[in-house]
Amino acid sequence: MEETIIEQRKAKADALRARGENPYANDFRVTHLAADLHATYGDATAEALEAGTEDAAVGGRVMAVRSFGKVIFLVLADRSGRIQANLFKNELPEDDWTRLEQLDVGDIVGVRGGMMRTRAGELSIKARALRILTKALRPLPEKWAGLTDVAVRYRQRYVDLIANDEVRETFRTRSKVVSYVRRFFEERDFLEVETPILQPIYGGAAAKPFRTHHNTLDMQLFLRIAPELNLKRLVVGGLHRVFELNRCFRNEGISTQHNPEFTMLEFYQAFATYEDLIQLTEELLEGLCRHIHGAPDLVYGGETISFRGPFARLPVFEGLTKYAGVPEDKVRDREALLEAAHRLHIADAAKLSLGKLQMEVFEAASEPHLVQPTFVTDFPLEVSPLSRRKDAEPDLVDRFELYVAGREIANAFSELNDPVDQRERFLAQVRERAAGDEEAHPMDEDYVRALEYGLPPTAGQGIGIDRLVMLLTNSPSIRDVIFFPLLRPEV
RNA sequence: GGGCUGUUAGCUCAAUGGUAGAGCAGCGGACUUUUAAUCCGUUGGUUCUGGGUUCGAGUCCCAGACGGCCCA
Repeated sequence: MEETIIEQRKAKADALRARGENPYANDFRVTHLAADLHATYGDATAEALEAGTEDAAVGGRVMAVRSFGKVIFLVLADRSGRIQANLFKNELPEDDWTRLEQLDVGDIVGVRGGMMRTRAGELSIKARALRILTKALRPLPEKWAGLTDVAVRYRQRYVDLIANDEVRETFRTRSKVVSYVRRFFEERDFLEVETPILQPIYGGAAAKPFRTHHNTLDMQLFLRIAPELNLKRLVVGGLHRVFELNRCFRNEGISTQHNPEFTMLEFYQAFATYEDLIQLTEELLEGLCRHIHGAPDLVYGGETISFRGPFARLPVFEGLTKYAGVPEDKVRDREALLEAAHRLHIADAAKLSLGKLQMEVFEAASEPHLVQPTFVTDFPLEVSPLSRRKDAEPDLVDRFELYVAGREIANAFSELNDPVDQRERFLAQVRERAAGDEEAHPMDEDYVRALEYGLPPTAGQGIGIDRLVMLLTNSPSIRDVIFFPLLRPEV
């Protein structure tokens, strides 16, 4: 059946060719957008418009056709919105009128004419010319139920974007978020940089990488899991404020919160601490929320979330006591933590090192409570191989993660810049790796060498852009904010 | 990895184990102010795939594919 529709539409394209017209012409000049016309003539009366207006030439997709015999109403969609075009048999050249036999919903057309208002009050173009600029061969989804099959929506995002206004709006917001972030950091004298995606040694996060191969050098390469180490090399080099809006790749599962490739913002600021970044983050998120929503709060999944700073803070150990019921004096006690892990149904807890156990218990017990923006602080050193030790408590680090709506949105710390300590931390990671931890950090000798030249005191942060956009667009799945999420191959 | 659940016309969905249907889209026709236009007529099916039970399977059973939700 689909084939016959395509055949029918190909025949219409051929009919256009037989008239000497190219069904894929590219010589129509647009003068106005639909939104321009609504802005200019939205308040004009039918009489005022009838007195005559400037001609408008609009190009767009035909979203609906309502035919009355000698008058036909088209709904056109362009990048700005929609406008109706009215085709009256006695107003159109005969060629243009007969061409309508070849027109279908879904075609791209160019319409030119003055403005009018219908009896029902609809601002419209009174067409004096109509051309078919692109003949669509496939039909659009059903007109009011639209396209709902999520597999088709993700695989054929182009159809999703045509059919679903809110999808276009979500991605428009995504673009606004990225441009706001860029402006925010440029205004603060950060330099936008680009560092390699293909890396001989990966690092900067605890994650499994994608592997690839360079033929000429016959060399194994990894797709980056984070740009962190390269960005800090740049700080060593004297670029004391840098940021990168970067695509990262992690060879892990797919869920409503995870796509194997995702977008992160990382930035580094010399002569700053993680406390400075807490303030910067509050400023960034409150400003961003106001920019997108016009107010410092938003609704996500039915919860109102306020980005009015300062945000709440919760040290990891306090969370263990408050939400996991681990006594205050037992937060470093393996038995007490294992008991809590058991209550929280954490699998294989006995295999975990102390720091990992603390974090697993913390996350399982606390995440559901961290709905309002909350800085979780003071992480165990063991799970933070690149973070600076706390001066007062050397088994903790100067680090925070920002949680919103029960999810990690950002991760930041004062950077470890002692090359001797860093080498030891890498070696500890290498031992973890040998013991079977596939996500442990590999040794990076060149990074240690860079630190030996001197990384100024620095703080750095990563923010998950996809998850941030999910919050700002009230999207339940990361797939709703990524144009082409990874899917199994189509069968 | 486990549990639950879904897959029927191009799209959105129906169909006690008993002749596979509707709306929209398409096609033909009427109609000069519609807004999901309306009215008349009409085409269109490997019911995800492969087995099985049954006189008879879209429906029940088994296996698989592809999705969704929850848990790990």
